[in-house]
Amino acid sequence: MFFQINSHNGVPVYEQVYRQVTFAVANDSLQAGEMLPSVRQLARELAINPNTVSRAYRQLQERDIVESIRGTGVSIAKGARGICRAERSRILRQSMRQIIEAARQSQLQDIEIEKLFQTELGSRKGK
Amino acid sequence: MFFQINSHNGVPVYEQVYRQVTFAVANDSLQAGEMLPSVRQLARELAINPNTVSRAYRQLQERDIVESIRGTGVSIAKGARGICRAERSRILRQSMRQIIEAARQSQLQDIEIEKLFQTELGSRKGK
Amino acid sequence: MFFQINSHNGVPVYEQVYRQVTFAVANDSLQAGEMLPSVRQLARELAINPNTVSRAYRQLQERDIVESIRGTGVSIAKGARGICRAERSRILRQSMRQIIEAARQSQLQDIEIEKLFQTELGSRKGK
Amino acid sequence: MFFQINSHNGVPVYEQVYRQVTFAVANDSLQAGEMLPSVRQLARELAINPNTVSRAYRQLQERDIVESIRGTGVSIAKGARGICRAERSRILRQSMRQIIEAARQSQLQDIEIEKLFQTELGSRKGK
DNA sequence: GTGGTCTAGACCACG
DNA sequence: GTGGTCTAGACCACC
Repeated sequence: MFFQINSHNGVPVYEQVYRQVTFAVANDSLQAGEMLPSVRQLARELAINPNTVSRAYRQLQERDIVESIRGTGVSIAKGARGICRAERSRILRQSMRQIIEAARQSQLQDIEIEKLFQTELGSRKGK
Repeated sequence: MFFQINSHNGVPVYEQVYRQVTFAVANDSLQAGEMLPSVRQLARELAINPNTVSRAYRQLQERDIVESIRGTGVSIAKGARGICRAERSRILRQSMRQIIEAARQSQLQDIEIEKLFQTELGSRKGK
Repeated sequence: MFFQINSHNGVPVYEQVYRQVTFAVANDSLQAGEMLPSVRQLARELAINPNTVSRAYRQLQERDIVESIRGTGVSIAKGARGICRAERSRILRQSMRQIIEAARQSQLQDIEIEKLFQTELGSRKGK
Repeated sequence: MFFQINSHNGVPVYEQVYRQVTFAVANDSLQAGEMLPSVRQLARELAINPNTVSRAYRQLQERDIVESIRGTGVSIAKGARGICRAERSRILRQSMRQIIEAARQSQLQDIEIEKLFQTELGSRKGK
């Protein structure tokens, strides 16, 4: 799997797994019907606890992105692409909104906010 | 006080207090020598726990933004303005960086990230 | 075979096979001496794992509902009809009991439980 | 708390907690704004693991039945009553539907199903 | 004190 | 082999 976990960015690990699956489906990197790696295998690959993977998978299932069958495995559900695109949008919007709101709460003007954002975005372009 | 607390934006309450003082000083809305409200009074006004205010004040004091004088209260320190401007910059940069990193981890292109950000910034202009 | 498997109704697949054989015998749709399809064939027909069919057959055998003769196949045992009628009764009672208990644990009155049940039973009459 | 756990009825423990809170709200036994017992306290009372309570509370929160604030506790959310009534209905209907479907899959007539259900319901009336 | 996350390890049911 | 549940215990952030 092409996932990577960053333990120090404040986003819970299970949420990182959740998002990466979601985004991969939104991207068409994962297609409906495909199997996800087993809980244990993905846990091994990412060097995290199986329970953590399990939690991510459960969250995917609750949102109908994934279908999980005991004894068989976990596969991408039929309508997943649409759901994942909506999810991706929701997640990103929410992040953006939070940061903007926090900046505004501190009396910053929108122009200043935008400038800061672009500076930060640009400063890593080389990486 | 002209502060406002939002319990649902993910930023810890003590951090919101901390930031709002810091930004007010950076803004010159609060000037060196001015007194902050007492812990209890501010807690009452904002309807939050005094411990939370206390923690914010402690953090302000640790960074030499305020001075607390026993029996008198808490006042903005002399060199606060410079410190606060640096702090403001640091805080905002860090927020921006986090959000950008999360978006990139999800395979988004910078252009898409920027577009999303601007959409979100613009969508609230009327408010 | 006239069986059908529903992967999404909570009843394990092997149990569905087990029950359908049992109920067919109780019904006289299957008679003593008749052969059941081979494990592999039934698995193919129902598009399920042979292990699953095997498990169902084993359970049928343990309760003397079928006899398996090496090299020949699996047939309905002599005394099966009586056993199956008792089994059918046991299974259904148990299902009913479970659901009633769960509803009662949630503080529902028996009258409410009955009404719900009948509504649900009636609502599918047309189908 | 007036909850009770039954480890042997097939319903996961966290789900039992979830349901009992939901049903209590639907009943008006718990009202919007009320605090639930803390995770640790309820775990102690029910003699289960705090993680299990936590999972139930998380599920309540995901469905907007409960609001949980770090460091403060968990309280019944504003619109909870309506949600809980819908949830209660959903849960019960689903149980009923499952059992009816299973019975029908086994070639039972609706009249027989109903008779069985009523027998089972009546047989415990005295308890 | 509160809730949230994560780990480790056990046990179960299912295919 | 698979996923699901539960326990025990640790650590963190917050109030």
